[in-house]
Amino acid sequence: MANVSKSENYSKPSEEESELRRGPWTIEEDTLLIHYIAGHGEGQWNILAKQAGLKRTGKSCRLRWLNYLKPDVKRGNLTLQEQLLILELHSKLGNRWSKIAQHLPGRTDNEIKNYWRTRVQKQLRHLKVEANSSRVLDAIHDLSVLEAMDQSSNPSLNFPPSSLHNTTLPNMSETAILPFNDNRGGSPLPPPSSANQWPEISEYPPNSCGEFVEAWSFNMLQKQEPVCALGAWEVADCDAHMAAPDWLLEDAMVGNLWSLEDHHLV
DNA sequence: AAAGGACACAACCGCACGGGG
DNA sequence: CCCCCGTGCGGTTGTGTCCTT
Repeated sequence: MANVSKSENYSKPSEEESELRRGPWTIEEDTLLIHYIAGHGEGQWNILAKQAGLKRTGKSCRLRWLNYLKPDVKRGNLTLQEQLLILELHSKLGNRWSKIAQHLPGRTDNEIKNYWRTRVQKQLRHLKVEANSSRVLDAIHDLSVLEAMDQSSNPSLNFPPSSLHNTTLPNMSETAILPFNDNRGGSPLPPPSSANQWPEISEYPPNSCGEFVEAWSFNMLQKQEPVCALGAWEVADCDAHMAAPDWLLEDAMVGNLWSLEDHHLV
């Protein structure tokens, strides 16, 4: 491997760096990273990692920021339009995830890649369709038409899930740093023990990120009403920037593009 | 209720590329 | 040129959660 030394910039810790952390990010680390970027901007990731006091590689910081912490990262299910766009773009561009992501504002290449690998590829296997063949779009088109018909004739959408019906939420304070609270594996915060119970606010780090977090929280509060309909822990799963019309009109109406696999495809 | 498998996704790894010295 | 460094990309892995038996 001729290029090892380049990749080792990030990956192989020196003796001094042997305490580098790996694995899931903690809220404290997220806070440090956000705070630093709010004050100094992005870029120079290795320097950033050191100066921010993070025991992470620059590469890890960059990835965490771009894929998760950056304010305009959109979370929540992909809409039908987004899914169709991904499929269409993939048929043209192949596995150029970053290029595909450029056409989906707020979506990351990692998210699109994961979506493709975990859902689309599985279905294409079922369909016995080559991922890069022209049949993909045909199959998708048929699927979407079928699904639209199915949905329009079936107004009972079963969404939100019945398990979340009648859940109530406490008011969210302006200082709640909810976007930090995610559904990643190894999250340091436990899920609420009941649908309307949030973790103690004291479990969150101090709101030390200044305007950055305040603006973020404000965005979240603007979306509070529709998001709350999801139920307590689902709010944490949702991104503060998910627009209500998207959620209400798209996700709820069409659900998952691939959710009809068992009915139509298999 | 418990165990095991499947799934989803965050995070890591290896590599390539471009710019600056 | 060559080397180093920072960055970006695509593939892969690790692990928590969900589902099924």
